[in-house]
Amino acid sequence: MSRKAICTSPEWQGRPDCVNCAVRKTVLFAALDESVLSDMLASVGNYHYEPGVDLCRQGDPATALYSLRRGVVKLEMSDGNGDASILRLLGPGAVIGLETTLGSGEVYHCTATALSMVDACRIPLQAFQRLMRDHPEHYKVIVRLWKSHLEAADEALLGFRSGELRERLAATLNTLSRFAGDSKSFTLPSGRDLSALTGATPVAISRVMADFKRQGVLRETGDKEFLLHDGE
Amino acid sequence: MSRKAICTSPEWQGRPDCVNCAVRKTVLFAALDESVLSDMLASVGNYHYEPGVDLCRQGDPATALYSLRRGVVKLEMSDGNGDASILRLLGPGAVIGLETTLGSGEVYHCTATALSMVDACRIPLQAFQRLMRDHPEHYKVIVRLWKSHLEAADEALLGFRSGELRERLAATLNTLSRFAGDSKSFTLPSGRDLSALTGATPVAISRVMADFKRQGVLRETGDKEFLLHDGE
DNA sequence: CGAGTCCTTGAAATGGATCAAACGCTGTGG
DNA sequence: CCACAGCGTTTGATCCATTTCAAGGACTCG
Repeated sequence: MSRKAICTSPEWQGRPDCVNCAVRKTVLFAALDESVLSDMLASVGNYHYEPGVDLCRQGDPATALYSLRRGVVKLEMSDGNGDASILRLLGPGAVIGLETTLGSGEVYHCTATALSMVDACRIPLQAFQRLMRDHPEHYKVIVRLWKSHLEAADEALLGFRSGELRERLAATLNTLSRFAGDSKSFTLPSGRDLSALTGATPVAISRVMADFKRQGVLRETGDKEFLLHDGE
Repeated sequence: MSRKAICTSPEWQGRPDCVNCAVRKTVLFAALDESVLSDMLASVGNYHYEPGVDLCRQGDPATALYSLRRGVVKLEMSDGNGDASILRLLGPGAVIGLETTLGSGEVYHCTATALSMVDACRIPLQAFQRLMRDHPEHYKVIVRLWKSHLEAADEALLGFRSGELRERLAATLNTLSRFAGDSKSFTLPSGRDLSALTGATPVAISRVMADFKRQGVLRETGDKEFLLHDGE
């Protein structure tokens, strides 16, 4: 399911791709001196999640934050009945499970599932609480995380839920490409996921995607990896 | 445009409908002693806004928070081109202009416009900053405000942008009814606004609304005031 | 191999868009 | 005070994107 990587060791902060790590980028820990930092990091673990694995589930007690380093995660909300909608996609730099920042007794209000291979750091509630107890002046960093989530929500509404299906799917592929690594190639979500994201039928999506491939907008580069060849 | 009401005076906190005021309800000030409170309140003004008046505009520097006491406000975002989408509706209890909580130098990232007669308290940036400087332990209250905005965003996506137009409009009327006072009657937004909110054409909206009226789901109670007669 | 699931493709039905015209409104100027 | 322009709503007719229904094909898994 998920395996612990070397990120837990003190060498963690020296790893080259830490530049992309939200934990540092958001300056959550940037202002802390080294001793506090390594103390903090002792309880932070780095994990890999296979596609389809849940990072957290709607309704479960919020016991950890996840800082996304690589990969794409869908935020899904069950509407009580059988089916669920995807509220938005999150990529590198996002922090998942913000309910945790409100303290104990909170629950996740949607389910976060890996869509591709995901590399994320798990920050336990206790570690977070300790940090905020010792350095409450960092609250603005937390607020900024919420703000960025809200922006993602607005972008999802504007991009994935407005206009014709072609545009909505194009927007989806664009953000997937944006979230991808340097190669810009990404694993295509299932028809069902694209359906839950854009609000269209899997059938309709299949047709438009076939069209994209025929037009050369979308090219398969290998094992379910695709590349967006934006001629626009 | 807007007029100042008696809320600025010290008697403000004694007004009966303060129970509904988000400023107190969200416990922003609840933990403060009376002296600090009245000091704070000195710079907080209560205003009324006519339908169509903007509380704040996209791109303008964020210099104040607005705590909505009564009425409905649309949050609108211009997509660069001519037309704008309504991201969501906000009702009593909501706090508008949260960018202000991030400090000076921030700008509002959407335009907030009154859809009905609006009663709101304006909390200047300085007053807020003073409060947070003296009582940084209240940061959780701020985070909760962001959380509730995010929930409104998710609800908008699920309710106003998913399913068939009938459902979307029904959801819209439902939240308008929920935001209304005890009488539950509300001023119906213009066709254009309903269009910008649901993503449908004014023409299509007109048809469905006519249907709602024919079926008796929606009844006109007076001067552009309507009442939802939910038979479902 | 058979069952299940998902993607694909076809044909028919439909919700909503689009085009277009008529009908109120409100404000303006003669 | 009336005429008229401007704007939003209503309503009808047509068109098209997407849904729905249905069947075939590719894949995984027990």
